[in-house]
Amino acid sequence: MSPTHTQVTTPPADLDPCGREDHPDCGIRDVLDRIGDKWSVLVIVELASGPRRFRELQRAIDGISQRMLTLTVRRLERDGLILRTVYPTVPAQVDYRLTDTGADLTHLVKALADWSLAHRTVIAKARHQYDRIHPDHDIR
Amino acid sequence: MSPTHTQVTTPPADLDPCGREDHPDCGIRDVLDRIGDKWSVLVIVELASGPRRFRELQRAIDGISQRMLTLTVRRLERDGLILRTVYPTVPAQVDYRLTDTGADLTHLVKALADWSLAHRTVIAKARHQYDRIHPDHDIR
DNA sequence: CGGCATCCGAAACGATACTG
DNA sequence: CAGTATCGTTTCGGATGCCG
Repeated sequence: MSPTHTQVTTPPADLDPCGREDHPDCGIRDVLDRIGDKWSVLVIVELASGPRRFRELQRAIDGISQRMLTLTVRRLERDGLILRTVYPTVPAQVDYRLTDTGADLTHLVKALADWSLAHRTVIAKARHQYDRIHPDHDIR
Repeated sequence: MSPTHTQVTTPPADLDPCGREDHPDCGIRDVLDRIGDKWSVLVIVELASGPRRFRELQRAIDGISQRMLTLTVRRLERDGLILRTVYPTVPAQVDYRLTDTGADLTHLVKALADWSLAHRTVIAKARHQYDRIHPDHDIR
């Protein structure tokens, strides 16, 4: 039996969720919210190395709860960034992989991760500096 | 009188907040959390066009409350990504601009914004598709 | 103008228990 | 294994009022 999945066949490209091409902040928000999510980025990075099963993801992404992993992959699937494939075995087996769109996004996400890695020392330093100058702040 | 600001002179680069160079997810988290914040990205994008005053930022970033703008710029300042300059005038005048580190990050953030703009139609389509197939979901 | 302090409802998240 | 459902807690974020 062939696996069940939810891939979109080939959407004809139209439909403007905003209607205003001249307004940059318009649809950006939604997409950025997804990227903005801490877990989404980590899932994407993990899947960049290849397909993963649910538990593999959970083990790889240290600290994520099962609930959050479920929500995260659902949202990414809904956005068409990852593909969820269910194999009708017992027990159930599901794997997740990036779609073409998701793989494309990976480059940017990786660039961000690399930048973070490259600058974390400088940023940590800046934070300590700030905390010394402003001994009592509520930030974070 | 010269303006008061909180710029860090030139921190000698050392200090590893994690201690494990081989663990990619380590310091990444903190930095990504900042980028992950919806408002941070919008502030950075806005400041990429040049220095802005508090009210200018608030007006430019449609929808942000004064509270969140304050918190956002404080955090970005703490991370050394933006520079806050207070001019001792009456009434007070404050401007914000990107530091070198922040300006560097701008390229990546803009790339993300561009990607979002370029793919928002496809993503919106994917979402509608998903919502048709899964009529009742709690996602988002 | 550029904030800060406080209150309060909403949303996010984690832990736990249960299911096909 | 791969979830769903529920609950309690924490955090977020907007509204409001006051201040230098």
